[in-house]
Amino acid sequence: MSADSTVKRRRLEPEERRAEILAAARKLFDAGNYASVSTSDIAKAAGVARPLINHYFGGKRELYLEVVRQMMVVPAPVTESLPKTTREHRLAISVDRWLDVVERNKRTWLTAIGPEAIGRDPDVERIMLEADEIAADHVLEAALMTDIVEGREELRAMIRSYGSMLRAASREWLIRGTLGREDLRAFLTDSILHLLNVTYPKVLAATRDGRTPPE
Amino acid sequence: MSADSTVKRRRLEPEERRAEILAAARKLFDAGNYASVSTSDIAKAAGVARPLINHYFGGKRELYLEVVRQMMVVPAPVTESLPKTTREHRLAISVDRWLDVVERNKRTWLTAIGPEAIGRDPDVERIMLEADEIAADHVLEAALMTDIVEGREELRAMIRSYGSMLRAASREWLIRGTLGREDLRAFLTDSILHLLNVTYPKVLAATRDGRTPPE
DNA sequence: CAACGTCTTGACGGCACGTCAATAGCGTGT
DNA sequence: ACACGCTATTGACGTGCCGTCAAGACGTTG
Repeated sequence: MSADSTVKRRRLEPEERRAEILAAARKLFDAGNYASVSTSDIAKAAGVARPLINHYFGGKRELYLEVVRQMMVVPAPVTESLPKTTREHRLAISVDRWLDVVERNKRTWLTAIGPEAIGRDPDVERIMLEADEIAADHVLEAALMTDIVEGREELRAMIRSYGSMLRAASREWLIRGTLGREDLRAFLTDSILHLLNVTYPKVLAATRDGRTPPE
Repeated sequence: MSADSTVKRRRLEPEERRAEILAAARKLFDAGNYASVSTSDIAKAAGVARPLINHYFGGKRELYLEVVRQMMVVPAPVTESLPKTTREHRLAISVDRWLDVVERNKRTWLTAIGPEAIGRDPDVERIMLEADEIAADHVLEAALMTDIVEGREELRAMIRSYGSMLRAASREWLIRGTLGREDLRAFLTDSILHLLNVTYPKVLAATRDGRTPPE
């Protein structure tokens, strides 16, 4: 593929070479899991010697993290340039766009989100958390709730949790087929709306009543 | 620990030895991730020679799966012997028990559930899915909805998705502290109730309207 | 007490990863 | 055009981990 048998050695710009290796790694990690892919495989696929991986990425682990990071990029268009209408409408559009994006990039998204990454890996977890954080921001923005201050952290936490449900439900749709697209649309929009409009205030009230109020 | 330096070899019943190794493995996997724990470590901790692991479990992988399987056992008492009252009450009690169980076995549960899963491993995924299935049954039972037939699969899928949100929210509580116990209680009970009472019928209706009716 | 079953182990072979000094592209200056 | 130097690239080495297998030891049985 990338390795040309006629050329013994091609020397190229670090960035370029780095990108080649990364692409090969991404392709391979798409197919198998972390352990099943060896650095030799990656090197072979990229048409380079194995030590180059260490040279450019430090080690197999770092390379993998780079791949995960790249795959976790949250699709931006989901909450971009929404019409200035009601919260309901904006969220419904966002959900719809989400379904579009996921359906279009089905394979990539599934391998990216997977059941999840390498497993109990602090670094991978960090990447996921950062992605969740960004996603939560987008939701708040779509819901016209960016200036919420009371119980902001709690709200964000609940939205992050909702993100887990969204991913799980999307998997149900794409993999198991237990939910249809229309099911998902209704499910996800209704859930996020209820979360923001009803549950959130309710939680706020419950906290005030049952616990010590914040300082 | 388990290894007594005075005894050169102790020979004991397969079951017993198997259990010893499993316990040692569980303890170690609690601390680190799959890759960071070597079979040598486990063997040492169990006070046996490394090949015994292969003898009893086949290999490191199978041993690990056994540990996961054991840790994933869904706490049964959560939905056991609920009073025969309203759905609301029964679910509220279940949620409360869930919080109790999780809080009590905090460390074990966290390592069991991990960041969410183990990582693109078909076998591990299978175990998780089976656990989800059982959990969904429990929820249906607690909600007095065991005899639902219309859109049963869709409902179960939504409940499984809710399970992901529940786990994520529990992590928010135990690890990040962004949600308090009262927050969680209100959040989780309100969400599952809304899901069953409102979202589910709505999804059912949406599917009927927007899609071809089931055969 | 000797013989047997089987639980247990030491030793071997193979594979994957990281390191390092040595090699060879490719631009540069004369 | 040619030699030179920088650095991208690699072959070879060392280490660690896992699975296999035949040999050894423990406890039991006749």
